[in-house]
Parts: sequence; structure tokens; C-alpha cells
Amino acid sequence: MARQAKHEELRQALLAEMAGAEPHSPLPTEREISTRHGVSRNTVRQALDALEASGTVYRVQGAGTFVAPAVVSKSLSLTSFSEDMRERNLEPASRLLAAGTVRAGRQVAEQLGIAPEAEVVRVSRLRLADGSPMCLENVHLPADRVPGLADEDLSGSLYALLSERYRLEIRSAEQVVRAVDLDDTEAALLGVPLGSSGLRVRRVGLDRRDTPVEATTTLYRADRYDIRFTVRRGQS
Amino acid sequence: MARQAKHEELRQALLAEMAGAEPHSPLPTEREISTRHGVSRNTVRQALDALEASGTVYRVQGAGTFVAPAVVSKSLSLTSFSEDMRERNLEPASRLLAAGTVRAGRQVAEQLGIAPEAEVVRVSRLRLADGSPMCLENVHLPADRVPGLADEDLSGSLYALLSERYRLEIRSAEQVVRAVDLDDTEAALLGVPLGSSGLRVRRVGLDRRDTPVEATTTLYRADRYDIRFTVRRGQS
DNA sequence: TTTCCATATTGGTTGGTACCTATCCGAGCG
DNA sequence: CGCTCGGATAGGTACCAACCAATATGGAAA
Repeated sequence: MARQAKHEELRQALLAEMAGAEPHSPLPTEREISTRHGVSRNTVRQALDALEASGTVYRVQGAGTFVAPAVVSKSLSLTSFSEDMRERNLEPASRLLAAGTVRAGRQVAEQLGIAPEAEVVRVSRLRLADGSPMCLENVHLPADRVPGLADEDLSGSLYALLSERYRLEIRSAEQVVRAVDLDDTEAALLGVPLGSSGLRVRRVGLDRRDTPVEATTTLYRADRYDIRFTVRRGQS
Repeated sequence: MARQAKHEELRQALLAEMAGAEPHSPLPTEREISTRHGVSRNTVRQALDALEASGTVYRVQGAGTFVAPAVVSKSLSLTSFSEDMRERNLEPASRLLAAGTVRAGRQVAEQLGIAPEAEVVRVSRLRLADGSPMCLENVHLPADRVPGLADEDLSGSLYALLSERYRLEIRSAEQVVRAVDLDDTEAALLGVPLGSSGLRVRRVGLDRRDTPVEATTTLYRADRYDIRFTVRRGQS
């Protein structure tokens, strides 16, 4: 048992204890949690650090730790389309538009840090939520890292496939979000009036070593999709 | 001196040392940094934690800590328009469109957690970058927390004013981003063709105790503005 | 009654130690 | 020559102990 770290167990325990608690009600002091759960104060702090980072609690030096008021949006985490939709209580699905090997081209090459003439696998899909179009997705992967990908079943989660079949795990991603006017083809595929606007997300997925392994452009319907996240002070 | 924590000093020291280092080149081991800087490994880890969170380095258990490849976008931090523009090397400016006290109304009341009949100060500004329009900004603040705000100089950074004059510090914010079609008035103010699309950011600013103190809707020109950020795995 | 200050309490920071686990690389075997 | 295995070394987790800094509170003083 206990395949996970102690501070992670404690985090979940505290989360459970806090369920239904009033906003701004105080948690036990760090030292009390420490003795009550039989762990060191350092471990308690690690758990509280995580809870604070996720916006579940806030801390005031000299005063205590308190449960944060209900938040609309959690902090942004890296999710696949499938995960994202399930979180919104929508059933994800896919329609494959195209899949094959092409040359990278200037933009994709720059994003992936490879030569423009290098080959990449391109997967183009229309993604559906509860049966109706949600976004157009265009994924580019270095061809040498995913041999035979175009012949796999591309109707489900690509992230899951990359992880299981190619041991390619995307650990972080850089995203650029922009509002754009859809062209006629895009509008038709998404089932929105001509001239509608859309939300374009350009993502570069990075592996454990911060090396680019995926360049994706996703075009969301403006009327069905938004991006929610929490930002905090305290960086440089 | 040293009004700041030791791990923060160390973080900056490491940042300086890494300046100009090759991507993927290894940092000294944690233990070596520890002895060389005369601090405990605990402190080293705190500094490295921060550097990892900001995407400056990545760590591989059993291998070492390495400088991350140059990133396009840093992780999203909470910035005011003025800070945001300066970071993009643009000169921020403001044109005040309206300022006064109004009733909150349903939406703002819900965002701020107050009654719909409660009074709020509303500040409406056209924000410029290098002299040309960048976005329309609509700020709402609970009237009882910022008495006399409408008579202040509202041409500069509102965040700075709130902090200095009212000791109101916004520590985190929840944002919802959406693509929208601009109406004719908005398009005219922003100086873009009728029917253009825009990027709408709804933000609720929270103070140290996660209590809402600011509700802002900002409408950015789609052709001049994008949002960049880094997301990571490893939450729940 | 009100104000102010000493003090106890809380979270924040730092040092130190021990052990676990993942990774790398070279020695040795097949 | 290639592969495997194991040791050395890296980061990861956990613990203890002490002290610092912000806060809250209650009692003394005005």
C-alpha cells in the first residue's frame, strides 16, 4: 500500500475533512495536524502548500490556515480534450479528417525545434462534445518519434495512445490563446454561421526534459467554449 | 540587508549563474550547491522548487537538475495592464471613458459576493499601447472599500492606486477567457472594422483572504493581443 | 471605557539527518 | 563485441529542532 507520498495522502485526508466546511473557517494549526495525523510538521506544510496552490485554502501568518471561499475555476492544469470535456460533463468524441506524414514547414519546425524539411505526422480531427462540434484540432508530431501512428485508432485520446504505445508522456505545455475570425471551411465544419469568431489555442507539448514533442493548433467554437483559470502573485 | 528569505536570494543567485548556460546543461548537485553557498539542502530545494515551477529548470530523479530550453512563455502570473504592456515592450496609457457609482446588478454582485442593490464604483477606460487602442476595460469595485476613488487620478495603474491609497492588494484572480464578436460601439472605440472579433477576459480579483474585491471585464483587440502561459501535469 | 503594549500563538524559514528510489555508467560476463 | 548487473550518485521523502515574523488577545494604564 501507500504507493504515494505521505504528504499526498495527508492532502487528500484534509480535503475530505474540509468537505462541507464553511468558507473562512479555520483548519487546525499546523502543529496540531502534525500530532493528530502522526506526521512531521514539514509533511503537513507540504500538504498545505499543495492545497494553497490549488486555491483550496489560504494562509495568514500569525493567524492560521482557512478554507477558501468556493471558487469558480481551479488552477489550470494540463488536460487532453477528452479529460477537459468529461470535466465539463460532456461526452467527448472524434471524427478523423486527415492523418498522414508531411514536411514540418516553418512554423511547426520552429515550435518543435526541428528542421523545416523534417517529416512530421499530422492528425486533423473534428472533436465533438455530446455529439455536436466543439473544435478543430490539428496535431503535429515528429515522425521519427511516433512510427506507424497514422495507422493506429485515432478516435480516442491521443495523449493516452502516445503514453501507452510510444512511452511519450507530455508533462507540460506552452499555450498561446488568441481570438480569430473563422474562415468559411472552418465555420462549416464547426457548424457555426459564416464570419463567426473562434478561440485559437496553439500548444507546444513538452516531455519530462522540456523537449518539444507535440505542436497542436485547436480552434474552438466561441459560443461553446471558454478557458478558466486562476492566477497568483508572487513570481518574478 | 537580506530583507527577503534566503531561498529567494539563492534562487536569484542561481538565476544569475545560469544566465547564458546551454539548455540541458546540468546544474551542480543539490548537495554541492548546499555546501558551496553555505545553506542547507532544504533551502536549496526550495529555491529549485521555485525555479522548476517557473519553468527555468527541470529535474530528473537520479540524474540531476538541468536548465530548461528557452521558453516562449513564462507561466502566467497576475499582472496589471500596465505591467503586462511593459513586459511586451509597449508603452501603456489610458483614456478615461466613465467613472462613477452605480448599483452592482446581478452579474457583478455574484462575482463580488455582494447584494445586487449594493453600490459599486465603476471605472471604464480605453487602454492604449504605444498610443493606439489595445482594449476596453471595465472595472467594478465595492463602493464601501474604495471611498472617493472616482475623484482620483485614474490615468495610471489602478492596481498601484488601490495598493497605495486603500491598502487593497489583489493577490490572486480567477479569469474566464472567451472569444466574442464586438458590437459596433466597441469596434469603433478599439479602432477595428465592424464585425471584428475580440478576446474577452472576465476577472475576479481576490485579496489575501480570497475575498473578491474587484470584478473586471476586459475586451482586447484580437489582432494585437494574445494570452501566453505554461501548464503542467501533476494536480488533481 | 478606551487605548496600548507585552506576550502567547500561528505560520514562515532555516539547519541538519536519514533513508528511499531512479538513473547512469562501467566492470564483468556471455 | 554486446549485454547484463551492480555500485555510485542523483534527486525525492520524511523526520526533528530551533528560531523568526506576523497576528491576536487580554490585562494594565490612561
